[in-house]
Amino acid sequence: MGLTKADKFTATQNRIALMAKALGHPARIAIIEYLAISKSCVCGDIVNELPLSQSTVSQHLKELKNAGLIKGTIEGPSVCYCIDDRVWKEARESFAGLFASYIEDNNCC
Amino acid sequence: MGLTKADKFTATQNRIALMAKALGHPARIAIIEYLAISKSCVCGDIVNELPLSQSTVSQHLKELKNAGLIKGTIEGPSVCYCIDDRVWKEARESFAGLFASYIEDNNCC
DNA sequence: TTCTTTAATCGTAAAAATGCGATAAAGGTT
DNA sequence: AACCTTTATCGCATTTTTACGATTAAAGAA
Repeated sequence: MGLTKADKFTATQNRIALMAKALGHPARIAIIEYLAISKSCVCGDIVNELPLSQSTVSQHLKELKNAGLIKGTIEGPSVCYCIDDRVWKEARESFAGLFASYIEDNNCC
Repeated sequence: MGLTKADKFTATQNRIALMAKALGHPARIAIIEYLAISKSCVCGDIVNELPLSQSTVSQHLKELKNAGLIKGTIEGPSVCYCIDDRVWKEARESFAGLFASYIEDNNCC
């Protein structure tokens, strides 16, 4: 059906899955890496950085925004995209928690 | 076109995106959480734990296996799924690196 | 006002993801 | 052998994702 049964899982599971999904494309990883390092956050600069068309990059930005990982503020004719501190922290802690939940060499087979 | 241009991105970007994508569904988060905590790793037990059909769970397990995050070993008539220590470590470090690349309060707008 | 720049959205196409029932395959059990 | 259990795969329908060109909308410059 192509429809995820979100209501069958916990809010926490859905939340971390949403953030992971947002990071689940190399273009969006590239965007995040760029925003993390670069001083610039102008949409056009991101478009120039990626090997994809303007409309495609815009869509990727939309998905990252939808997950809350980034936010965009209008700056004259252009838009400035930045990593959202609060959500970024939430994501970091969620993933750290997930990875911490498994103690290595605890395999049963 | 529905086809990710993987060749336009670095191997590292594609790798972390693949792992993130594998974690980008609540059912697969639930599976990982179960494997991380539970002593059992029998496929049937995972199926019973999830609100999805056997075939659907099998598909989710396949995707996690495809990303390398888990591995399955045949045990008589059943299959034992476990988190793959090596890949799990790689994933943890990759995500930690991604999150560490951004210093908070460094927004330019 | 007119033109340019910038970015979002629309429309379209192709491919992948989600989900399930049915079936197949493989290993035990009787 | 016949049967049961367990899990993977197939077939199908639906939805979502990826990607791009074209268009729109908004802001600034001429």
